[in-house]
Amino acid sequence: MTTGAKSALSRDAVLDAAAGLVKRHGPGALTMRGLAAELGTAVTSIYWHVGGREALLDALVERTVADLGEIRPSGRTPERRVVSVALGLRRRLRDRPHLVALVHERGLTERMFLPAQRALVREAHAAGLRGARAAEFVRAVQFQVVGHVLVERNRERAPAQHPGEEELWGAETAGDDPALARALACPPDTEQLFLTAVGALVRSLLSAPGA
Amino acid sequence: MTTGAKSALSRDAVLDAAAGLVKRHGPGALTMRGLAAELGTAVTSIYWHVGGREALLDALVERTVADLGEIRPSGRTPERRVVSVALGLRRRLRDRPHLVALVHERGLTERMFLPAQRALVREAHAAGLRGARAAEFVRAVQFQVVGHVLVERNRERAPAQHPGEEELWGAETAGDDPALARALACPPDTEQLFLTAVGALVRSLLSAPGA
DNA sequence: ACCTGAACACCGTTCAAGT
DNA sequence: ACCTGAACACCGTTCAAGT
Repeated sequence: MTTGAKSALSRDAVLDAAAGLVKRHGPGALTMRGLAAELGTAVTSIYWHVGGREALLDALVERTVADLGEIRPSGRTPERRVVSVALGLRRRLRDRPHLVALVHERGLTERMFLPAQRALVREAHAAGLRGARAAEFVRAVQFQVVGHVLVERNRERAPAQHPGEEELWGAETAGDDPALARALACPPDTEQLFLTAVGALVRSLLSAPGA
Repeated sequence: MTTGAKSALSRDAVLDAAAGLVKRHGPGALTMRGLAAELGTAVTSIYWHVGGREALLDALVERTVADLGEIRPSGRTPERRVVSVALGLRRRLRDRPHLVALVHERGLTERMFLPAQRALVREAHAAGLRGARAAEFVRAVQFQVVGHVLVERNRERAPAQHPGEEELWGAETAGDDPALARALACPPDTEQLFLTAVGALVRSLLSAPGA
């Protein structure tokens, strides 16, 4: 009833094609004319169904956020459960790098975190945090997770960071710590780094006395 | 000798005007034709001096990174000194929000952290961390700081996060913690949040035994 | 209600031509 | 060596017109 089998153009069909284009070739590849060509219609039909490019991107972003779905914590201690939520969100975001970039560019980065927020509040309560302290905990984890994914995505996209860390840490810069120079000279294991950082943050915030 | 007083177009003059445009009206406002108009020359002159738009952006990004300058730690304990470095970098990045966005979009996010990296290594050593553990510490702080600034900048740019946290936490969603609902319903104090998060991460990583 | 082509005002870039 | 205008191939968007 909604998406006919052959050619009846619909709002959903337009959004599907647009999402496919972005997912495959990035947001830059989403042009009204290219999209129309992909759909086999005139450019102006898109305007009738979803409006201009801004409206199209808004709808795409809305869709992406909705598609993230629920996140169920796993593990026995609050710390483990929070880390599992963080890992789950990270995986979801990494699955749609281009769409996440779109959401970010359009200023809705925070909304990507909403599905995880309720779960996090529960864990904060389970760990004994309440009120403003619990809110601060949730926010800190939120910024940490989303921020990490943004930085991570960025590194993977940039093949050569010209005078990057690689040649900066050419073994003699580090004074007397060759192991450190070696570690900083090659790209980080971002998953391991994510685990370490989130774990450290959560451990610290769940155990600290009132600030 | 470099930038003549009146009209001699030079590479630096072009970059200056471009940086000004981006700083005032964002990267979207940087068009070759608009820039030429601002400079009072033909569009094609820009091509002769700095090349196409990509080359122009590359040069701008290079400039931004170079302008970040050195960061001197202050404070007595390693933890305080690391936090001071993080605060310093955050301030520098927040001073040039549009240019930072440019650097990020062009995949050079990490290079923005290089000026702080050496300082951080010193503090890691001072705190007794060495080798791979010290490198992991530096990386964790780096991702935390840059990521936080990216998320922060994003929130400030988005005026209305439609069904955002505000109405999600309408006091009854939070079970029995009205103070938490109230806290999550209004925008966070990002500076305070930054301090708390970085402090917690650093404390945890500087004190933990070998993983 | 749905779809169309023509037209407008913008882009970045190239190139042959000037001095 | 430096600067120019004309031209090309793209954009997003509007609008009057079709069915």
